[in-house]
Amino acid sequence: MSAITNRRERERAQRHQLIITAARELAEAEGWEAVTTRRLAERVEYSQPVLYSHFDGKDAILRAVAIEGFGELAVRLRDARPATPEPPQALHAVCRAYLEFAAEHPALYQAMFVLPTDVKFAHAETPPPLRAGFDEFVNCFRPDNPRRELFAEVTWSALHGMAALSAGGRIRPDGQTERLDLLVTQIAGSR
Amino acid sequence: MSAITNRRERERAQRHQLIITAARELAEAEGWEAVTTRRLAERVEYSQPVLYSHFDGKDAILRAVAIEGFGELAVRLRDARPATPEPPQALHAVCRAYLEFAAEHPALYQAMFVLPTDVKFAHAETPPPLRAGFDEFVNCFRPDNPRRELFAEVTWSALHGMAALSAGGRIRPDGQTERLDLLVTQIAGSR
DNA sequence: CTATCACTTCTAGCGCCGCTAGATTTTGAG
DNA sequence: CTCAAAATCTAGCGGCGCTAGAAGTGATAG
Repeated sequence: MSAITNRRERERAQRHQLIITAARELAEAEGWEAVTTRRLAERVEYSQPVLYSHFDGKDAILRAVAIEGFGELAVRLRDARPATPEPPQALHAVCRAYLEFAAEHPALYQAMFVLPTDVKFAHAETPPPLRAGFDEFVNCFRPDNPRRELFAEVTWSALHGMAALSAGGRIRPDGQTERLDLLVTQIAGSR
Repeated sequence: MSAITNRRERERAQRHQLIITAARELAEAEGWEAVTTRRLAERVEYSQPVLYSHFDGKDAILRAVAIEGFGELAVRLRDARPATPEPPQALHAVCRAYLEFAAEHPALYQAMFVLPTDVKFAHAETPPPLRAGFDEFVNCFRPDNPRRELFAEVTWSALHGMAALSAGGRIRPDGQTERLDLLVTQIAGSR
């Protein structure tokens, strides 16, 4: 492989990332309904068909943004979980980090967990960062708890509900902290 | 007001409902992305502009479907809650009814709680049936519990999370019952 | 140095979308 | 039967996702 081909591939990879970033920024700034192939092409300063040489279509761009988000969320949750796996505190920290992530990047969160997708969840083809993020919840429960996966599912569901209803203006946006505290108390606090 | 005008208004109201029903059926059959003004007009056997004499636009049709859903959900939850307000059982029954409703009418549920909307939640202009549905959750908790509204919010959020993640293929679709049982146990089961 | 050719990128356009202006048809009163 | 008003439709605008084929670009063989 020649040096020239090499440079080309590097530039191509850069442009690939540029498209993903542009889509994400445009979505955060104006919502996903404003992310059209025309506006995206204009933003990356190429014509529309160039997008299709990188992605199979608009859905694939959205999927790429979501996958980027899964990686960032996993890191965020990992950093939030303290070394000591003392259930209530660890769980509270990870849950708070999750809600903060959703609130800070509403459009990204929407691409990951709300918009239609064909990304496989809880499946062999699940992107590793997504599984890693889920495991952060699992690891908030004692290893001897045979139902820790189930606890993690319920916790994650509850957090998603709070994040989604809040982002959609369907629940008091303040009071998120109170809800978080109550959730953690109830999930971790008894049997 | 003449008898003729009267008849006209009756027919007009019928057509209004026909549009709502057609939109809902089409969405349940093929998803909301298949609900276009052209297909909807064809289905009700009128031209497109007729839709706009009944609704301000596609979003308003969607909103009308959602509001119809709020009424049906409130009835469903009310019928599910047993007269005896014994917390765990009543809560379990109402929660199960909620998840069943979401699973039976995925597109309707999506219109109500997932798709963008300007329906006001937790607000003075909230549609009464929506508030009534929420109150069914509140009433699952003891009246002397000063935080029963908060408990209801967390419960509802958790249920929405389960329903939405399940409908979006983002969580094991089986196991919904296990998750429900665990949720109710944790929310109602400890002090 | 130039001709070639593969590769990259763009222009232009298809069928569909939500929505609307203005023409046309239908209706019921006089 | 006439005719204005009301109801409804035809036709079209600008924008959407996507793509075929034209045009441009640059490395390489002669």
